[in-house]
Amino acid sequence: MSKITFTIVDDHRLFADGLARILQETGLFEMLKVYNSGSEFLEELGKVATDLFMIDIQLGELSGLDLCTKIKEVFPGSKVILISMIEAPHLIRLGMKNKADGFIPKTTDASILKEMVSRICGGEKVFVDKSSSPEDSNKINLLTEREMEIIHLVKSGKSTRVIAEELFLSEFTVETHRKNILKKLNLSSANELIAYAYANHL
Amino acid sequence: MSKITFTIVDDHRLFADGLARILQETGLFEMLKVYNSGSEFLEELGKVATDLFMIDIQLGELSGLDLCTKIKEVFPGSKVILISMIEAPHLIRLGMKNKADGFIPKTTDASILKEMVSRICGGEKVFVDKSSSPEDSNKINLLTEREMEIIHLVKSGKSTRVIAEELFLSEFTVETHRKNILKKLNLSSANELIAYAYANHL
DNA sequence: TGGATAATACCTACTCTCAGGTATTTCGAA
DNA sequence: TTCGAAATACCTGAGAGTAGGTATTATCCA
Repeated sequence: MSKITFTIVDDHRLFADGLARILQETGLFEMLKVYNSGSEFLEELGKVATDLFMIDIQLGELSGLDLCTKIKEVFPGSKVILISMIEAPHLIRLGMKNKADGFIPKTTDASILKEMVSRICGGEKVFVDKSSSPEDSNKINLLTEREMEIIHLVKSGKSTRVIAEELFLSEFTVETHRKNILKKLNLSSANELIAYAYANHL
Repeated sequence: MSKITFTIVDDHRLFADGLARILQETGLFEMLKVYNSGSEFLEELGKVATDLFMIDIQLGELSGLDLCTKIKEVFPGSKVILISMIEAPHLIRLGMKNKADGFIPKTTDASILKEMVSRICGGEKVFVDKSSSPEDSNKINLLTEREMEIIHLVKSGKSTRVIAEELFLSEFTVETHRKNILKKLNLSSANELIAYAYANHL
């Protein structure tokens, strides 16, 4: 029987190189190529048809979540496993939404990884969720899309006026959104919101 | 000749497991143990005398920088290599200050890593600095200790009043520090400062 | 023993943000 | 089609942060 071919996309070369060795030592997998950036991979997407794609979510410029969607469009039959150093529940949800076949945190050990990858290649979906605080996760679920958009802008240090200009909104509207966000997350200032956003990887 | 023994401390098990394989395949190194948290390692420090320690800086609770100092106290003859997913120049400076023998980013590839580790074991010091913007680094150098302390408190979302209370200072004093920080970093609000602090891993 | 730097403290005027409202429109699901 | 959620917009008063000053110690280094 032939080996399962795989591709890795991860900007941490050391990690990618190590992961390749872990999969290869089983004798079941054969690596076709490693990409160290999302853009590099996108350029060649379409040329590399592998059975399995191991995609890091935190890729610097672009997100592995977007790559996942694109891979599934081009190769609907291939499996996509998202790898992440962050284990936030909302990331797992996003992974499912983007049609990934699995989510594996970088805190997983080599033997468990091998087992999970085998199961996923067998058709199972495996999403590892070790989340300790479901309350935080629920709070984040309350946020609407517009609110998430505004959180990202606040997080980057922008003031209400600047955000209003960028989104072509009234400052009043942005203020309303900010107030609603603070209320939902039970915070009391923009500073706390920014700290929260970074701490929870929003 | 006998192999060089090494210990890895990294909370990302997959990374640690992969790194172990990369070093072992050279035939020059022999792994003694992997620790997946700093506290776990500290408990056993003293029992494990290896020639080489590969320590991740970003360990969650405590910093690999502190472990480095402690290792050097207990085993002055051993080599300590700091591994980091962040390549900020001020981290490299901290690494040198903590008497590490090397600093290697996770973006390094396996073959270069092996070469560097060999050189470090031979007595060289190797600090990889791929920093692109030296201006930022210089700006951060301008900050005093007190200012750094206050940045950390601002970063966690605390207001001037709360910071003043915690440090037993007048609010005026904290305001002065904040102003000086904003001026030195060329920023104009606390929001921007927090975003800057996270972006530059302060 | 200067001189520079860091840390401390205070003041005013101005701007931005927050709490606590109200209100309209749009759009999708029941 | 009706109900509800989401997004939009406005208002006021209070509180927090910023700009641009001045000024006093303490400490370290030349």
